[in-house]
Amino acid sequence: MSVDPTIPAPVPTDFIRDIVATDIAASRYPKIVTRFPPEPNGYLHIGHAKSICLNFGIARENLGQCNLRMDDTNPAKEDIEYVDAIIADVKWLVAGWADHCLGFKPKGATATLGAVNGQPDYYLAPVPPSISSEPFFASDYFDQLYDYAITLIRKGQAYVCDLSPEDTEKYRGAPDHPGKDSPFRTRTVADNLNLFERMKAGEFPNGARSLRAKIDMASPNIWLRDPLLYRIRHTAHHHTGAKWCIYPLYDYAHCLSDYLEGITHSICTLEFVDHRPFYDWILESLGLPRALPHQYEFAKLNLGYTLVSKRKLLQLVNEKVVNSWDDPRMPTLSGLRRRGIPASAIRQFVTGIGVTKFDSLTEIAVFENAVRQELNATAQRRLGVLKPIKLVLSNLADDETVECTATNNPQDENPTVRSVMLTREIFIESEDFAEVPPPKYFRLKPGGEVRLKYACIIKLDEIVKDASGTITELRCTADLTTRSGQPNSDKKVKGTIHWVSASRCIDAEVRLYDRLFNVAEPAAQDDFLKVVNPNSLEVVTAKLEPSLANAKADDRFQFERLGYFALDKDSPEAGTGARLIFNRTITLRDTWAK
RNA sequence: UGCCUGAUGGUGUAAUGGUAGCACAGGUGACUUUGACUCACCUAGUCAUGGUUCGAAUCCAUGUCGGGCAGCCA
Repeated sequence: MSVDPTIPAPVPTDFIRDIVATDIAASRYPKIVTRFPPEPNGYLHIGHAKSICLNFGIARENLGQCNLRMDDTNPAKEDIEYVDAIIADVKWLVAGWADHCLGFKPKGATATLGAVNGQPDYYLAPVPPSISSEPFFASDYFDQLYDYAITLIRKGQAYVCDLSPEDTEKYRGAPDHPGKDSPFRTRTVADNLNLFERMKAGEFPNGARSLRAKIDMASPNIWLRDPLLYRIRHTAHHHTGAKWCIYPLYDYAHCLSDYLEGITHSICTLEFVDHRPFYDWILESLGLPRALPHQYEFAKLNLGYTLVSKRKLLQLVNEKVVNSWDDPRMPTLSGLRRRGIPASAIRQFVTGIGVTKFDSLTEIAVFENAVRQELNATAQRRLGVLKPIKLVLSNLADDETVECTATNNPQDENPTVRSVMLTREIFIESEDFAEVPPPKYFRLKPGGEVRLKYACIIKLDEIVKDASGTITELRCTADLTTRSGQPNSDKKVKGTIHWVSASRCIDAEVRLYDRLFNVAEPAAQDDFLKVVNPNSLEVVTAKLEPSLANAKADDRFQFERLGYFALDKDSPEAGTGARLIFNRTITLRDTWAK
């Protein structure tokens, strides 16, 4: 599976990249700058990965940059815990791919006042991530945002409104009939300036007043019916502390944050299409001197058998359906990472599904294929038995060992090998034996022969049972002449099974995961908790070949014929002798479906 | 019955007035010391009706169906 380096990797195309290409051709911007702007109110998930890869992908394809920005304008819902998790997840997802495009800012920095074309202008340049830098924060722009609000008031394009939240809603009208003007819409600039300053000073309680854009209460677009710019919230903010009691709303803060950072293409999901005219209205009303950013919208990811609603994911954690946000069954980036899924597989998946405005549902098989493809190429092959049954090779002496050569990864151009020892007593997978075999069963059955992978062909002689009729061991004869390099190595049998030496193996806890939901669209259910798969986790004590005792956190293994496995983040250190914990990332494709 | 937005095999996507292609899924076979991988072949599509054109998935009109929007959330 080697890649010819002379053939350039295909560059994805989509309607947004087409727009970027057009803008570059027209020299509209000196440099392409995108941003990934999560609100720190939850953990990032597979849906965010699509946005991250789109934004960072466009940046890296155009020698541009992508800023990580916390969209933290609502202190009531946000927390520093999420900030740290988001940083870690983004860095992990882009590592080795687009780290060079990742834009941070100097710690504590905010946009500074300069001049462009003789006009005052705020701007904040990016720096690479380091110990002295941090992500961008919308809350770091609160001073500038306040300044811009003053400007809008002076221009007569914003006013302080005393309507209660309930009355504001009533005045807004409905999609099919116009709203009506707020009685405070005609306040003088002086009154507005005075009141807005007093809002900032904390003179009024929550909800008593708001700052609103003066646009058109009869607009067919509801987001243009004098949308709010600022609300009063006497709440401390995780990043700005107690400094502010008025907080800008998303629509007002977002476009200006984009501008302050020199964003050229502001990419978001479809639900913001209706907001775009407002995004443009703010920017255009302010008469800003630099090129303005533009907003483009794409359809968010919907994945089969997966839920990405933050509220519902939180419910899964709170109701102990899963153990944590990074439970390997969760679609969070931290959960996927813990499960052993490589970042490159996630990138491959989300770029492969494309970017459109079509509200689609992607089959989980596409994701699984991306994971298997990546792991097949990179994972080290090992022998491990999940549900062991004892097998005795009666023609081998008690202390006899037969050294076998095993290939580490047959996909490598020059595969390396290791030794595994065959002994008289071994374990095989209980599923690889059937006393009464189904049709076309290639594995071990009464009187049948199979090959022990990397070793030799064995023949089943006797099934030993205890008094209750339970099988305790299988007694076989090993034909050592069928080993690799021996005269009868060419002998063919239909089945090859994996095994480990009973005396030379280690015990490990292995966590076997299955999909969390039993239906393709859990989000469409009245109660998604009712479609939770009760068997999404099975824990077994497995017998693994001894080399696995040295497994490292970043290692990826294929336990042959079973699937791909990785150490859990809570596993004891290798070498301590304590029992290791492996997670099954995904099974191998199985076309012999039962 | 307002505004916005969309519709291509089972699924996701490409083709931007000129051969409807790719991936996943499904099927059949080959290969195989992983029932994996790989390889070959097969199945299957332009929402509908008109129009423009030598030629339409693409442009126009009408219709149908889907999604979004009325937080002082993002």
